[in-house]
Amino acid sequence: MENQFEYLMAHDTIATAKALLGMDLYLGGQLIGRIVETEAYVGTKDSASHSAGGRRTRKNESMYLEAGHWYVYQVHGHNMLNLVTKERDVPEAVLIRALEVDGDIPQANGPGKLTRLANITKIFDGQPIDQCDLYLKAGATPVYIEQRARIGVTCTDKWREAPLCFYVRGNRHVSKVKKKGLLPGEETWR
DNA sequence: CATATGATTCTCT
DNA sequence: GAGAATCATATGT
Repeated sequence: MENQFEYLMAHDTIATAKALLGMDLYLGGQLIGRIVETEAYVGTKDSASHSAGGRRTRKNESMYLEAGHWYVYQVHGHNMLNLVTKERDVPEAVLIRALEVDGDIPQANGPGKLTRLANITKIFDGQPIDQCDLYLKAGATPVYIEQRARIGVTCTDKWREAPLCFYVRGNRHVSKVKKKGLLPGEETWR
């Protein structure tokens, strides 16, 4: 089981998912928070992805845009924010799952929660990140990046266990983490 | 028009 | 961990 996903680890989308950790998300010139958790969705072969098997509808059309566009998908009454990572017609993207916001208590430790907090809706779907009110700036660098299986995937094959969720070690704003093992304050960044 | 389906979240056990 | 709430889209009759 160990090197089953080795070929994925060298993939662009994985690199992007890791690079997004520590980036600051801005909306209309105002800082929303710093990214602490991302997930990679790697195209038509990924049965956990919205684009599994080449599925393409009005709903997920933005996933087929070229890298640098926002993809906002709505499910269970929640909005999810993704960044498209590949060339046109290659449906790969990185889901932004959690942000570190000011204050002790996590307020954006889930993909639905962060979009509700920041008022991110489908108006950003398909927009280029460099000409948009919603954009990223370099923030800090994680001390260490952990990885685990993705959250909430419903497929039953090997993709359910693929370690494509990336997060900042010890950061209290990552979703579904145990209290034990959290690092205090700024020790998760360098 | 009716029914099914989630890349979720909350609440309870 | 399991179940309900919830709602825009998709698909079937």
